Amino acid sequence: MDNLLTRKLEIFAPLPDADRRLLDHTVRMARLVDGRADLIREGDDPLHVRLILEGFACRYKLLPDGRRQIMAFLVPGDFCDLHIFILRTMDHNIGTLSPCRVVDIPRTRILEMTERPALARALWWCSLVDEATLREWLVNIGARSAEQRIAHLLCELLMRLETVGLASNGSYDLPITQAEIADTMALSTIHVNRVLQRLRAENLITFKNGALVIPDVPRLKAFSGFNPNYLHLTERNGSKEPRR
Amino acid sequence: MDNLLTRKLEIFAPLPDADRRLLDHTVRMARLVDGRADLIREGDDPLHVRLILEGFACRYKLLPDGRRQIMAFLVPGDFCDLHIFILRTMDHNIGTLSPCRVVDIPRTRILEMTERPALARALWWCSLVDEATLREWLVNIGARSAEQRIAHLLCELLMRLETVGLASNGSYDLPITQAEIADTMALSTIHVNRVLQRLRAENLITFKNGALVIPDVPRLKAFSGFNPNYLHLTERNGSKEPRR
DNA sequence: CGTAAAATTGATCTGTCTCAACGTGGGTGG
DNA sequence: CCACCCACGTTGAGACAGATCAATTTTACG
Repeated sequence: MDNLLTRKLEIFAPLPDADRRLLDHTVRMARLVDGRADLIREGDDPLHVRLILEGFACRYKLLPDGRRQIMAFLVPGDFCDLHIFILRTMDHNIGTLSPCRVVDIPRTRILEMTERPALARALWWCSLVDEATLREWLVNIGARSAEQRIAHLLCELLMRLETVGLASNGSYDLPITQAEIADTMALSTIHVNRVLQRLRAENLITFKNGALVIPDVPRLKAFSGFNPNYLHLTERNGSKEPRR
Repeated sequence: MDNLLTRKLEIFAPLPDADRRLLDHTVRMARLVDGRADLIREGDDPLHVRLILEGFACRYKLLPDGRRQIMAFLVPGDFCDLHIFILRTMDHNIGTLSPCRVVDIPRTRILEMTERPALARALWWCSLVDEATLREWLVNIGARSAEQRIAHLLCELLMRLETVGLASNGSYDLPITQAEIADTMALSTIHVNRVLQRLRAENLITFKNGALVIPDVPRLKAFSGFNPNYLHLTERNGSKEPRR
């Protein structure tokens, strides 16, 4: 069975066996982290790159008045800080939402990876998809109603978790509180509560013992205006070199 | 005198003379584009990478109901679509705001550039700063008041334009309409108008024959909660290889 | 000059926030 | 094993930032 990192990177393109073996080796040394713990703080100059293997984490910034804005969800298979090779100093925080299993990948290992063309391109793909996701989140917060906004987030998480085998039949574990959804969607906790109630009343979502269930996925996607193109899950590039 | 692209890329690190010559050559063939014209549309598979040399452009997405959300401003020195090497299909549109001078850089030229270590890192830096800017915009739209939001945008543009020599003494040309600011900041045009009036009444900004003037830059930065760390303008990396 | 785009003004409406409670379930210590 | 407790979810009422609708004025420009 493929490890989670291999599975994630092969969404973009198949990898040579040697690369897959390197990834197997990379993923071996994981550690456990509590829920609600900071992995990296703004101002840090991290020495290695973190990868989430289990659990949910997030990127966030704190404002002077103590509010926080969550800018990204990190789910298993996601890198926390690939950019530290270029941008030494973190301009935001990364914290866990639930308890997580995390690997610390040494810089030398990442350099080794970037020397292999297929892996280098797969890492680049990760970084560009993160950026595309950020653009979609900006649209989400800027232009959609609270109901659509939250529905859109739930659709995105469904697709992302499906690609790493953590969701199926429109259902997945969502170990986060309404307050955390509020910090993500730029809404008050109270409003998130009311919106979730309405989504449940419309039977767009339900909760079955802790897990989110989306009874009719196409309906929720249509309701939220979800278009998965920004996740770039289908543009496989099997060649060893960029086209042309 | 350095060309604009060299100037922009050397914000990150000095470039070897050979690289600078390559950039001089790259920037030679520019073309003019009208204001309010699309450079690239969602769904396109662009053949070359576009670079803005003069004028303002933006990334945007259109919603089913016709509204648009602008997700980034592109100013002289900014690349439109470096990511097409990996993500073939555009997931958003790029359009000019004012008349622009644009270079179309062939894919082969970009490949040539990425084979030179200093240039490759400079291009990576551009892409990561774009991503960091997107995160800050998410905070801006999600967590700040309309007044702070617009003030923050004006502070960011001041800094970005200063780095390419297009702003000085807290003043720069801002060839965009209030409706465009509204599409950017997720506000109505009318509210943007009122907010700008209030900012002028507070003497936080003024307009002198078409140009924006910020009489007291530190005051506007403080007012908007502007922290330039996300632009990563000061972490120069002069070495030929990544540290460690 | 005439015209269209942009900026401005006023009045009203509404989605979301804030404040202030209250309910509830799972974990812990006595 | 029960009682307490704290985090989380829920409810109601009132306030407000910003949207919407409908004109009117100003500006840029052919």
